[in-house]
Amino acid sequence: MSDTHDHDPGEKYGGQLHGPTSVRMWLRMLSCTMVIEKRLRRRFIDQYKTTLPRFDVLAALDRRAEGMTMGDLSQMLLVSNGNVTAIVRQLQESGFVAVEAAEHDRRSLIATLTPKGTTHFAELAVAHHHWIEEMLGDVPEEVLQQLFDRLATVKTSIAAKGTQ
Amino acid sequence: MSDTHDHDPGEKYGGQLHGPTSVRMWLRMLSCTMVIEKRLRRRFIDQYKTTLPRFDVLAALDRRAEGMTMGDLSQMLLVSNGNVTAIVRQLQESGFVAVEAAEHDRRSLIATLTPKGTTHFAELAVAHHHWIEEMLGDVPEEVLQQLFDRLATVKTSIAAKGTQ
DNA sequence: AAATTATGCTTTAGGTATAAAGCATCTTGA
DNA sequence: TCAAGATGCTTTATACCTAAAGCATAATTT
Repeated sequence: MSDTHDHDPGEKYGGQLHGPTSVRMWLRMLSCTMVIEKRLRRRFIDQYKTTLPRFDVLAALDRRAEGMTMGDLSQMLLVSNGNVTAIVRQLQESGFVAVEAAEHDRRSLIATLTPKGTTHFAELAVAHHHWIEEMLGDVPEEVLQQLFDRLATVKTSIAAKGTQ
Repeated sequence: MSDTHDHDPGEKYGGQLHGPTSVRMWLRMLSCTMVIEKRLRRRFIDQYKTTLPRFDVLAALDRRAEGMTMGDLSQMLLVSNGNVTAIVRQLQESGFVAVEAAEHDRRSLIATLTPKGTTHFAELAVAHHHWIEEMLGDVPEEVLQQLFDRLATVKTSIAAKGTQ
């Protein structure tokens, strides 16, 4: 039996009511993101025997028919190089991804989707969209759009603060 | 040298422009959350030799002077029981948390903050707030408040969709 | 009250993440 | 040209997280 909880936890640290708006907003956003992400992971495993990181790699490659280097994937997905190595190897073993040395630089490896990988990703992407639309189904389109717009400000702010 | 990236990645899957608003909003929210969370983890390690999960436990206990059972912590923090066991043991070894058997049910263990733990958490909390306020410093108060309000709708929607 | 089931927690095995070191290749500059 | 450093990736050690099994204690059923 499962040992992990997946119900509404309230905000982490418990429905925080005090403190600056930035902190309250962060805790609420974190809470929402964690719940959604956990459900997505669960469904990927249960229904497709795959993982969110593998899906992320497939999605990145699907957008670039010409392929991507391991480093490109690492940067785009915000995971370590070593991690990309492992995920791509799995996808390669499953026949979803092909890897070949770059012509211009023999250190680089370029990963591309195989036809099988493209088909597989298409199926996953449909399910992924469906799950998200279902979870956010009660949020009015207008609110989603406002969130999307305001999150752009957040994105800009954290980008401006550099990596440190 | 570090091997992990921490700069603006654009949205995951690369600045998605198409698809339903719910999916676009989710990808943007996920991206923002991941960047902020990674930075927080990094700073906790670098500046305080601690981790976000340990901070989360301390924060939960700080709000409840009477203490919490391991199960309560697991539910509130959305992590497995086994994980709580490990984190609490670490905090116990550091002298920040005390654990004793519950009177009413000898299976239960109740964790409480020690005075040392309370002091330690206070220091961490100040830094934590400071980091968040800094990262979100360019987001106007008004936008933060709007995000906070609209995220309540998201929270409600995902809660309504149950755990499945 | 005994047997069964449920609950609270820990342990274990396995997957996944990072950081740091290592290897190969490329680039730079004297 | 060739030494020194930078770059792309992999490997290794370590940490953390989950699921599932296991153990002890409570609650329930008969």
